[in-house]
Amino acid sequence: MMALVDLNNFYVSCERIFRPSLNARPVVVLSNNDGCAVARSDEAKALGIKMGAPWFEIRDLAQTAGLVALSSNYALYADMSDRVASLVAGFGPQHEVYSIDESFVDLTSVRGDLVARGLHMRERILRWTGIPSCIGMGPTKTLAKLANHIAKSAERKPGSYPTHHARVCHLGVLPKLELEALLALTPASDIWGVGRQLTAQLADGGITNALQLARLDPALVRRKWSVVLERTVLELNGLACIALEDAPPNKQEIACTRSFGQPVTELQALIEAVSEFASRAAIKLRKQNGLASSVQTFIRTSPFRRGQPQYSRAATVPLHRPTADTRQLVAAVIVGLKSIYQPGYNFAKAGVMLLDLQPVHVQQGELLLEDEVLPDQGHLMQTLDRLNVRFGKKTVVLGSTGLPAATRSWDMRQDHRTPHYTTRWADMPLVRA
DNA sequence: TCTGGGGTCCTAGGACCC
DNA sequence: TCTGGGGTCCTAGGACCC
Repeated sequence: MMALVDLNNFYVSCERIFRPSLNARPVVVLSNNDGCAVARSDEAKALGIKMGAPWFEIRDLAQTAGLVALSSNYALYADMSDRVASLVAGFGPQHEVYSIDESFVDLTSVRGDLVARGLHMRERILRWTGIPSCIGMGPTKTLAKLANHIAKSAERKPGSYPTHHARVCHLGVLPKLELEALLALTPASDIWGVGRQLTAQLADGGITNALQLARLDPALVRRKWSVVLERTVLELNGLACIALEDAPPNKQEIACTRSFGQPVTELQALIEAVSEFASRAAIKLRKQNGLASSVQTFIRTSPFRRGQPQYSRAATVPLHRPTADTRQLVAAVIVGLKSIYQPGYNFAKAGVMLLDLQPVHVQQGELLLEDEVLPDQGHLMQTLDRLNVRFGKKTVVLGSTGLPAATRSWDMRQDHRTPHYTTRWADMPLVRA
């Protein structure tokens, strides 16, 4: 039996812990650059604000409906997520942190009343961290996801599902007919793995709810769509196809991409930007003890500025030998950038991807010429990482990322950011007796 | 004026190879 | 008259997830 613990309106819930005045008010958390709404409180959803709504389109609601918008504070969310994950680890013998606000837990060997256990877990997370959550259970990951969806909807949208499923919903103990009734109540688009395109294609074939989807012939689904959707159909029928990954595999690629706070035209500013992105990506790479064999750089104009000339190019640069050395990665990224840069465009976004990753320990040996010396084996980078952990990010950086004190035209906007309450001494909240 | 970031998997066309 | 088959690599794009 699989359980999914999903934290409600997670980013908003994190902000409310430290600013209780936000309770019961419409609140959204904005993406980087204060671009669009990526988290919404129930009250904000009730105002009709859609996931991903651009801030400039909903800004009026701040005046007319008391909407509060906050810039995203990932240091806070990541820390709160870790705290919750450590509690969820006690829920069952094996768990998988699926995203910043979701964990799967394998309850197969757990005896007793799982619903009672789920309610208890939910209560503990709320009491110990202040974050509300819902828990779904079922024989497969897809059904646990569905159960979670039912638990949330039954709590928030009266009439959508029977109220006894609210907050904690266990599909694994229901009689067949009752489960089918719930599937029939669920639009196909609410099923994990069914996005916009598939929803439209399924609807063309008359498939609009989860029960119809579950009753399709898996072989036909594979032929007409893909092995991915076939797995979804099988999982809806209780056949587990997606395993729990309790030790997350290393990344196959590592990306760092950003939209700019304002348009960038000059090569020099782009060099600074991609140098910084490569530096950040390199830190992630060294954290997973990996080496990159090639790097990709891309730059693009804004697809939303239709009137302006559009340009979008990417270049992949292979490395002589796989490396995790920031200097070599930055150098390669700049080579790539120069090969695709064109003056005269308003660039809105750039990014760096580290590709063909491999673990340090399987490094390919090589024949050396007699006077050739192997490059630095990472001691400099280890020291760099340690200094930046101990004395703070950006204590030591590469010069090509631009001087830290300089105003970098490409830096992102963050006009409504809250303090790093839990990860910076100076930002720690004071409690008055 | 103003539209996110980080992933995985899959497909497809063109260049090139034997 | 009549012009193959199998493969890799690169680039680009699209689907899905959170």
